[in-house]
Amino acid sequence: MPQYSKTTTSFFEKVYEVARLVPYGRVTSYGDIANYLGTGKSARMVGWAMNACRTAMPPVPAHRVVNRLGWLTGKGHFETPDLMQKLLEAEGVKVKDNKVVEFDKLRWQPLIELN
DNA sequence: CCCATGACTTGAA
DNA sequence: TTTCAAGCCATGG
Repeated sequence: MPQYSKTTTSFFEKVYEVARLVPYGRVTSYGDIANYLGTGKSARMVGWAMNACRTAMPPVPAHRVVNRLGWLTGKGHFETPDLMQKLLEAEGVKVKDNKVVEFDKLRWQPLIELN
């Protein structure tokens, strides 16, 4: 295991776990994950976790995580700015102007789906 | 050790 | 309806 601190590992682990549960061709939001973890207002940490997920194993589908409006706010943190969109479109998720088309339908909320 | 910042969200003014 | 501020907490200077 990685050389993360204890608390970090715990929180990040959960974020990764949930992120990996997002079905193929579906997306979720930072807030939804945070909410599922019980910390509805730590969406920022979810984003921070995504930033660290680059080195996470197994890999985390960070491209399926967007903000609550379905915007690809984290695209700039990928290897290339357009990688996120390409990955999504490769799964059949349409992206227009950095926003997920039909986000309301494609949105996958662990709090509800995993009930 | 203290301060600022960030892949966010929500609720109040 | 739009704008502002606060809460989350790890990380870096």
